[in-house]
Amino acid sequence: VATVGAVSSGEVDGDLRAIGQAARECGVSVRALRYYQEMGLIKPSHHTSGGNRLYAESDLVRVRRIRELQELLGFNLDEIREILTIEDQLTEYRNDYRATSDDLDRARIRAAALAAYGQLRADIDRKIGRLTAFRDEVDGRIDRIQRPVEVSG
Amino acid sequence: VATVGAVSSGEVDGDLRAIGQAARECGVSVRALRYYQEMGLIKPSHHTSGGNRLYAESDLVRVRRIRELQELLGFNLDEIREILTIEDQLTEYRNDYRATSDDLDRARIRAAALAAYGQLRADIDRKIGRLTAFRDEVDGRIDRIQRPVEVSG
DNA sequence: TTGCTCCTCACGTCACGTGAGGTGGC
DNA sequence: TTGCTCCTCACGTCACGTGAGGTGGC
Repeated sequence: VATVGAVSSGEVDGDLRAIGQAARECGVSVRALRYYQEMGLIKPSHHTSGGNRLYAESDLVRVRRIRELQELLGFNLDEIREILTIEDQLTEYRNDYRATSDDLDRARIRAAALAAYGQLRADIDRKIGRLTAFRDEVDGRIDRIQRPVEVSG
Repeated sequence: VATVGAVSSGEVDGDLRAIGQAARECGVSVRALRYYQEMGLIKPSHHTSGGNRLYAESDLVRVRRIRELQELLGFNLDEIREILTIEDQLTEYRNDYRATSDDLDRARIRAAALAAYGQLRADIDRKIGRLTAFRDEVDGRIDRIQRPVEVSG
């Protein structure tokens, strides 16, 4: 856990961790973190003068989000990047809401975010429905094993 | 749809279909069906004298099961094969319940099936829980977009 | 004969896993 | 100095995608 000597590049963030610790905290591999960066999904907000990656808490949140979309909904990294891009634009226009971008831009970003989240919600509901049906089927199979000899008639 | 000229290898089954039709009915690719066979997960119960694969309804059920385990729970093909093997032993000992295998074998098979299905149920519940939490979070985000300007205090 | 589907190689791809060889701070 | 973690290639792997070149029944 390094707090000093970090070459910043954005936010002012306390406790940073190297890639190994970051990977453990997110439940992913070191290789995966590097790969997500290579694919343009994340960029550790800090690094040492020697070139070691340093992850802030906000970076970990982003990584966990990537895994959520990947594991729970089966999106590939291109699809995940699209969603993250929309979310990034949303937080960007929120964080400097008195800045350059005009109202038309904002309306467009909000519409895109609403569309994306609507799609996401539908995907989640579909998956929950399928899983619930699958669970019922498994329950039925368990019942049939515990009550093995069936006599028809 | 071929019904005649099929070289059987097991059950007596009406309406068989070639691999293209089978793939469409299961929502998978032709390549995937061949790959599952190569990996030992399925074996089309019939084929033509020319060597074309012919799939019965029971084959399609098996393929859909493979996809269920793969898409909904994220199992790899090795894990899926293990589950299918247990299920196969279960249906086998049910179909000839007066035959060779003794009671000890049956007890062991039933225990294995119960353990596997218990695991499966736990996995499904965990996934439903995570998806439900994710849905709630998305709902919160949608709310925040629709009620954009927040004043704290 | 033309068109469609089927077949078997076999190489490409996505999301990493896994060493190979080398550097850097307690 | 030793140990641990970090770095960048770069090749391997799993679950297929995608032609290449050829065969077979309406």
